[in-house]
Amino acid sequence: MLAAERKKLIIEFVTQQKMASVPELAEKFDVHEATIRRDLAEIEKEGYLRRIHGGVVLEEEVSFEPSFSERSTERIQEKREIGKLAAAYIQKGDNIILDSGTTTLHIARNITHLTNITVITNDINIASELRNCKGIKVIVTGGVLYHESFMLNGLVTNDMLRNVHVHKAFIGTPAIHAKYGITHFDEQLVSAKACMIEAAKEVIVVADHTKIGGVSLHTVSPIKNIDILITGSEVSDSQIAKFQDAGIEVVIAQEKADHQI
Amino acid sequence: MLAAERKKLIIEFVTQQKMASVPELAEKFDVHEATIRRDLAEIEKEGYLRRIHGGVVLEEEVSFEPSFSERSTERIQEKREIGKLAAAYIQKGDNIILDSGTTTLHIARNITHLTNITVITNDINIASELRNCKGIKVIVTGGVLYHESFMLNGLVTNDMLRNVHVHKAFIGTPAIHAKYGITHFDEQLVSAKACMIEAAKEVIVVADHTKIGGVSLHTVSPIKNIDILITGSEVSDSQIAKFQDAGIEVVIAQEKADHQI
DNA sequence: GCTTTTTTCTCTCCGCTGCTAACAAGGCAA
DNA sequence: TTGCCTTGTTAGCAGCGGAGAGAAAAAAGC
Repeated sequence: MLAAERKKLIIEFVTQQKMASVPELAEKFDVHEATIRRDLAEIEKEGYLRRIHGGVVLEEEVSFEPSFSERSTERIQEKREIGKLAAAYIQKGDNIILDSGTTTLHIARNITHLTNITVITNDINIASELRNCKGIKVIVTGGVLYHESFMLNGLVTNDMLRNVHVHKAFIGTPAIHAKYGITHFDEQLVSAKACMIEAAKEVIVVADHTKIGGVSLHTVSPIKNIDILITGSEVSDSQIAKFQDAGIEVVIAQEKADHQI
Repeated sequence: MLAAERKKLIIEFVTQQKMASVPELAEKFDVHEATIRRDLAEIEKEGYLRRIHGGVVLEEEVSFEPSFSERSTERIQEKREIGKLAAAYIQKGDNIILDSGTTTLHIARNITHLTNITVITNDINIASELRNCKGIKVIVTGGVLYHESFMLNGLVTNDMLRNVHVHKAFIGTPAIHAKYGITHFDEQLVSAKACMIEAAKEVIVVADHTKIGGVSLHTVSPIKNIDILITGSEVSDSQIAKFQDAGIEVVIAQEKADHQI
């Protein structure tokens, strides 16, 4: 392997992983640690990464401190599995909408290797996650940024969403009910989600099992607009049956035992 | 096989593979390594490929070369000081535009404590930086996300920018000249920057000293549209004078002595 | 708080590979 | 044949990667 090639791969690797240790990189590329240190010194000089004691980190690591809220949230494993499963529904050539949210973020993380995909999203964290993917065109809706989150909303968002048409929309929601459909506690977010659903041929709702059967104040969409519901394995059989009776394909993501950190 | 034919094939091959080693090419074309080296020397002279130790790589696209140097740790301190100084021009009640870039990012980092501010930006990294600031309303322009960066661009971006009016716009640029104004190497980015300048009552350009006096292919804005130029202390006095003669207020950010490496 | 221990970094040396340059050998046309 | 061009060969030099020793930083113990 050429030195330049290795340097390039190190930058790519650390960009994805946010950080890496010297021994880790030495083992990965099968070279001496001293060589990695020399590489890192050069890379830092060029300004791509920042050196720390014992390893190297992404320069802009601070601003996208991954998932402030995600870490504090329970059910990470469930969401990860849902995201992985949902990503399998996306294929080469698709134009998709990814709604803002942690579950949809996990979908994004599972499609980084795909090519010829266009992703429309109102979540700048999702956009950031996909920004280095050569095969993916990312379109951000624009709009007002919600405090403490990565979500964009407002008239700009809705205008933009009204003018697009996609194959699939992946929608997150705090409440979905077999009779009352998708509902939301925040009135302001209703129209953006409704626009997303309107813009897609196929609507796929992703929600962990605690959201199933819930009802909130404002209606986002009746149940008939939804094609597929992807959720976790802890959802009750009776709930599954209700959604199936409503004509929805229910898909269950199995949690794996070997959960790594 | 003729030498010219082999050279052509080498260029084709490396263009596809991004890089190649000398032994690899020697085996592929069944000639001596020395022959390959001679070919590569000529090819490099002609400017098609770039030679590295042990092989050859694709010449990096010229258009992204600046981002390479832009991130250079050399000027981080300078950019930080420029950002700090520029932030002092922003006051309570202002509506501002922050262009995409590392210098403008530093402006954002210095206004997190302000209140009653509206920030319009096409940089999702800047948006993310400000997302927890209670006193700041962040509006993201929307658009297509540039690969390997945090910048949004395209028709959506321009449309959005054409419909807003702000007190101040902070513009980053790879080249600003006292006679030729702001110019840019990437044609696609011209209209977004022009729209930003158009939308603002007061235009403030932030650029480290290496950008001063530079000229690129495409014109973004004539010099008369610019009100203030904020740059680093290493800029030459003659350059400062030229800009002042053009009616621009030039502000110099002093680097602190305690520059860490 | 301070010292001790461990880890990591930096620096130097040395072998290996690749580079440059000069020269030799073979092919081709005048 | 002579002159010229291309390719292979060789030798000395430069740059890269591995190993080890001392220095510096972080972690652990008092």
